[in-house]
Parts: sequence; C-alpha cells; structure tokens
Amino acid sequence: MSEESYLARLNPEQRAAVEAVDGPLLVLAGAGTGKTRVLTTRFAHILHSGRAQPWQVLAVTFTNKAAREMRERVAAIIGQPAEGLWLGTFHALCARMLRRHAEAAGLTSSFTILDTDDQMRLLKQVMEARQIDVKRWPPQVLMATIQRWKDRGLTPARVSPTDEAEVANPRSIAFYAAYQQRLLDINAADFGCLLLHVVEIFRARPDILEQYHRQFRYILVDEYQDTNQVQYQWLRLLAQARKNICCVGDDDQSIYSWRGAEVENILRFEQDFPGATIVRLESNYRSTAPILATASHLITHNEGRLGKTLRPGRNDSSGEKVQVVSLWDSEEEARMVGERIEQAQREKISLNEMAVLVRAGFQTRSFEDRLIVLGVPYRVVGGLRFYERAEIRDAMAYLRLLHQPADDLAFERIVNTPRRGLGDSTIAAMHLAAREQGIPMMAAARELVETLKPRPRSALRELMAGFDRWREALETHGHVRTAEIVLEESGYIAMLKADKSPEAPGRLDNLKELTRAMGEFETLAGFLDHTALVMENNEEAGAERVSLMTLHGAKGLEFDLVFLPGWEEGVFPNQRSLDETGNKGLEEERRLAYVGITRGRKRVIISHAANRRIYGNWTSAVPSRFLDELPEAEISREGAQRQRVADSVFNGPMAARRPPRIIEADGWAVAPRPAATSTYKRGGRVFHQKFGYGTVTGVEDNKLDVSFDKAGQKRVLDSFLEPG
DNA sequence: TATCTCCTCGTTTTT
DNA sequence: CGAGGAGATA
Repeated sequence: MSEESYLARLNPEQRAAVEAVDGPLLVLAGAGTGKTRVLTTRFAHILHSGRAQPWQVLAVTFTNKAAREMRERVAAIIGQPAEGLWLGTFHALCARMLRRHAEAAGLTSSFTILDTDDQMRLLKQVMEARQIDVKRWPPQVLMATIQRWKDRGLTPARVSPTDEAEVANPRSIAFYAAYQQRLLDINAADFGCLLLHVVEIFRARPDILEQYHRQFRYILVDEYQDTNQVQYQWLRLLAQARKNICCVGDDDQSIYSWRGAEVENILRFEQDFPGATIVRLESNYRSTAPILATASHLITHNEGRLGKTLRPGRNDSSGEKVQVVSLWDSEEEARMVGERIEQAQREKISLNEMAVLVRAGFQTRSFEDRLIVLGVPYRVVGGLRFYERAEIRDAMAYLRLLHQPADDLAFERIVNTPRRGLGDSTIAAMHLAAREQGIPMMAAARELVETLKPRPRSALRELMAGFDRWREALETHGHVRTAEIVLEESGYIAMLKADKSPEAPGRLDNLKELTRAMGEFETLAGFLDHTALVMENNEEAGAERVSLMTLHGAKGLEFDLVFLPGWEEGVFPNQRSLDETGNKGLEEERRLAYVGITRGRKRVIISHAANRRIYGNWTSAVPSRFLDELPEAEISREGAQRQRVADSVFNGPMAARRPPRIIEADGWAVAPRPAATSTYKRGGRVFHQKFGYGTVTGVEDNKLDVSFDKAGQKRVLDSFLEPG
C-alpha cells in the first residue's frame, strides 16, 4: 500500500501520532479512538519510509490476541507476511531473549515456563520443607507477595527489609529466595521470572543490552497504562539509547492495578522521557453520542486523570439513550436481559453482537440459567482454558519430562498418573534422595528402583523404561507420533477409556486435539514454549452466540448491544476492592464501569436488582453509587427506584424464602419498608455466631455497635444477632 | 493407599 | 449454596 493511501485513512490527530516517528511519543487514546490503527499504521510507516527493517522494530502488547491482530494488520498494510518481527507480548519477547542468554541467569536454554498451578505447588513444597504452618500462612498470600515483588523488578537480593515489613508473613524474603533457588534447580521460570531475569541480565551485562540497542531502532508499546514496574524498567533499558519509543494507552482504562500495573507509568511519561510529544485521540468512531457522554461523565468523577473527553467521531444524533433498569431481584434481572436479547434478535441484531458484562465470574450463572430456558445460545468467555484441563496438563507433563528430565514438577504430576501404586511414601523417598544428592527426581527414581518393594519396583522400572523408549522415539518418529505413543504406552488412554464418567470421552477428544495441535510446530521445544505462553482458547467461530464475560475480559472488545447487570453496592463497586484499597480501589472500579459502557456501540442497558441471593441467602442490595454519577440527560430510567430493604427481613431463619413482593399501582414491585430501628436497645445483651456474647453500645437503624466480650468492638447488622 | 465426609470460604487474572 | 481442601476412615 502506498504512503498516501494508508495515511489518508487517518484523521488529523491519528496522522500526527503516526508521523511523529522520531523521539519519545505518548499517544493518549480513549476507548474506540483507533489506537490499534495508529499503532499498526505507524509500524508500517516506519518500514515504508525506510527508517528500519522489520526486525529492527520492537512491538510489545499485553495479550497474544493483540499481538496477532497487530501482526495481521501490519502485514495487510505492507502487503506481505510480516515475518522475522520482534512483535509479541512482554512475556513472549522476554522468553525469546532469555532463551538466548539463559546462562547469564543461571538457566539453560531449554528451561521450562511454569504456569500458576506449578508455581503454587513449588512454593508449597518450599514452605512445607521449612515446616511452616501452611494453614496459618497461606501459600497463596506469599505467592501474591512474591509476584508483586517481581512486578516491581525486585529479586530477593533487592527486596528491602522495609518491603518485607509491609507484608504479614515473616521471613518472606527467605522463602522468596528459596523459591527462586528451586526454580533454578529444576531449570524453570515462572511468568514473572521472564521479565525479572531479562532486566537483571540487562543490568549486569551491558554488552548484551548493547546488542539490543543496536538492533531496535524503534519501540512500540500498546496498553501502556497496564505496564508494571519491571516492564517499565525493561522498556526504559531498551529505549535509553535511541529514545524512539512510542507508548499508546488510556489512563481511564487502567484496570489491572491489583496485578501490579501502575497508572503512574503513563502519568509520568513526560518526566521519564523529556521532550516527549503527546498526542490525544478523542474522536470515537465506535459508540453513539449518548453512550460516549454517559461514559465520559461517569469517569469525570475520578481524580488524577490526564484528562481526555470522548467526542463522537461521526455526526449522528440518532443514538438511543443509555437505559438504566431497576428490578426486584436477580431472577427478574436475568429475565429482563433474556427478553431484551430476544427483542434485539427480532431487530436483526446478531447474537454475536450482544454481550452481558459482569463484575465477577459467578454472576454469569443466573444469565446462563435463563438463556438455557429460552434456548438462546451463549458462550462464557474466560472459563477453563484448553491448556488448563487436567488431561492436557498431564499429557504436557509427560512431554515436558521428555524434553527436560530435570522438571520435577512434571515428574511428580505423572509419576502416579495413571495409578501405578506409587503412593506418597514412595514419592517421599524419591524426594529425599533427590534433595540429598542435589539431583532431579527422575534421576533419584532410577537410583531407588532396586531398593523398593516388588510392586512399586516393577511399576517404577516400567515407567523409567518407558521414558527411555520414548526419548528414542522422539528421534525416530518425531514429536507428534511420540506423543501418541507416550499416551498409549503410559496407560493414560487406557485409564480414560476405563473411566465411565460422562466427561471421559471429551477428555480423549481433547488429547487428540492436543496431538493435532503439536503438528503445527516443528519441534517439541517450540510446541512447549508456545503452550506455556499462549494459554488462550482457540474459539471455534461457528454458530452465533451471546457472550457472557467479566468486565476485565471485555477490554478491547466491542458489541452493538451491551448489558451491564449487577450495579449494586458491594457487587459493583466490589466491596473487597473498596475495603482493601479505599479510594484507589473505587476509582479503579469506576474505570471498569467506563470500560464496560464504552464496549457498547448502539445500545447499553445497565441494571440493578433490589434483592440478590448471596451464598444461598436473599440479601437486599443498595443501588450502585455509579448510578448516581450518570448524566440524567443521556439516560432513561425504568422501574421504581426502590427503598432499601432491611437485611433483617431476609436473613436469619427466614433466609431460604424469597423476599415478599408488594406490587404498587405502577406495576413495579417495591420492597416492604424496614422497621425503622432495631429492636435491640443500648445496654442489651446479644449473641453473635462469630463474635460470641456482647453488650450493645449504640444503635443506628438496623446497625448496632456491640462490645463483644471476646472479639471487642464491632459494628454488625442486627439480623446477625440473637438476644443473649 | 483410596475414598469419604466434614469444614471453610467465597474478585477481577491479558501472561 | 457449592467447590475444594484436609483429615478421618475403610
């Protein structure tokens, strides 16, 4: 494509972003303003103008999907397959670098990339080996701490005592160090390590960094607002020589701070890269004017923004108002969504163009139930992924072990799968031997074989002989055929065939799919690397379906019709988010709402229910504060704004019953008025299931301040109390 | 060693 | 309410 034609497709602001090629550039791109177009066109422009060869541009995304999309679009513009590019996710690019320089990090280039499951098992082992009470100090908590440290680019040696003091678990640094050592022992890296190792290598080895400085003339970064500190450090190290770095992002769409992302990175860009150009993309071509106005108005309630307003990119004043619907309970909400989906179908909107976006995964359930009743096809996006299924992970463990015999986690996973009578005691013995001699478990197992009792002895002997055969098969028959042989000879297939459960046939199909997928790779190593980094589901297109997913999962997507149910205090904004990070949490929840609204092209329907079943109990719910932050002129409200219902009506012994319904003249149900104040009085004795006996010290509506004999001062709902 | 039952605990999760 | 983990039991 010629320069004129690709540039002509851009609006002036987009064009400015593409043509400011040299020097640092920050593109603040609101939702739907064509940031992907800018990024891909810029990439093509750099190549087209002869400034760099394809391999001299580093292009970074967060998701494999985004990487794939960019690759395809660049190819389309330059008119040839985009090969030899350094275009990928942070993790994939770092894995590629780390394989080259693995020795500098104490690994070999065949290191394994662990998924979250493996990480947890490894950490648990580290903790158990040190006799830590795993109940008292949950490994998940320590893992989260370690991840956050890695997000900040902190190796165990760089974690300061102040950092350690911030977390509850004492000796966290020691555990972190031990965990890292174990990773090296088994020649493995977790996701966080990929970045961390590479940054450490860049710091310790200027010669290596310089190679990359020479190579990468231009750097492009997508979704910059989601970068964490270590990613930022990585980018800075790579960009410091030439300073040709272009970051595209939207501070209003930063929704991953709980994963270590730091909005500050984008807010600070100008200081980090002096003389930076900043371009704002504000023309939105996706949504109607009311949708844009609603989203823009809502997000103004946040402080500390870079400031941007979405403008409709095209002139149509025909857009529908955003609908806010109030409902009696969650079942009625599901019914409403179902009806309007059917109505939209009659308006010839494709099911593929409809989505229900919820705050948390469990919320999809009530909509699933309803859609099943109606016979409306749907898909839940973001459930269990292909490579997370047990049978796939088992098969992968066999393959990992073939490729890398030091992979103890893989060994432990399959040593007794299928059942071979190698139980805990045998495995413990292998563990011990491996520890003592500092060798992999597979090697320890070989040494131990002859010392075992007859039954485990022959089982283990056979397994070892199997691996010997399979390793040879790899040479002679190639990886695909070998995988089939492994699954057959290990008894894994037989185990599934003997399994009478309804899932078993599906699992066998999955294994077939696995070997089929292996055919797309030239080597076992290539396949293993891909599967570790690309965990996504390859969604079969096919039939039309409504999408059900979380707001997080919806980022980057768009639909004609978007449902945003469950806008209730505690659900959205999520209570825990508020409790843990206060106002910061609230603002992130608000950004999530902004992301949700801006997914819609033509119609957005927000809803909330006055009563919701939570853990089997009917609980009343207060409408989300975000509902009060919408611009009245742009929205229409339906259904009574209901009175708050006292929790006491539905909790306690009455819990299982549905809330009583009072139909008002307008046909809408209204909750019964709560008793104005609690029946408990100051000074009265009460009993609480969790806190025990106590004395009431204050009464406010149905909330009581109670001084508990054991648990101290608490504020509780009177429905949780009994006379004491 | 394998299964059963009781108990606890509930967000988001691009890699 | 329901899933997953831990400990008891066959």
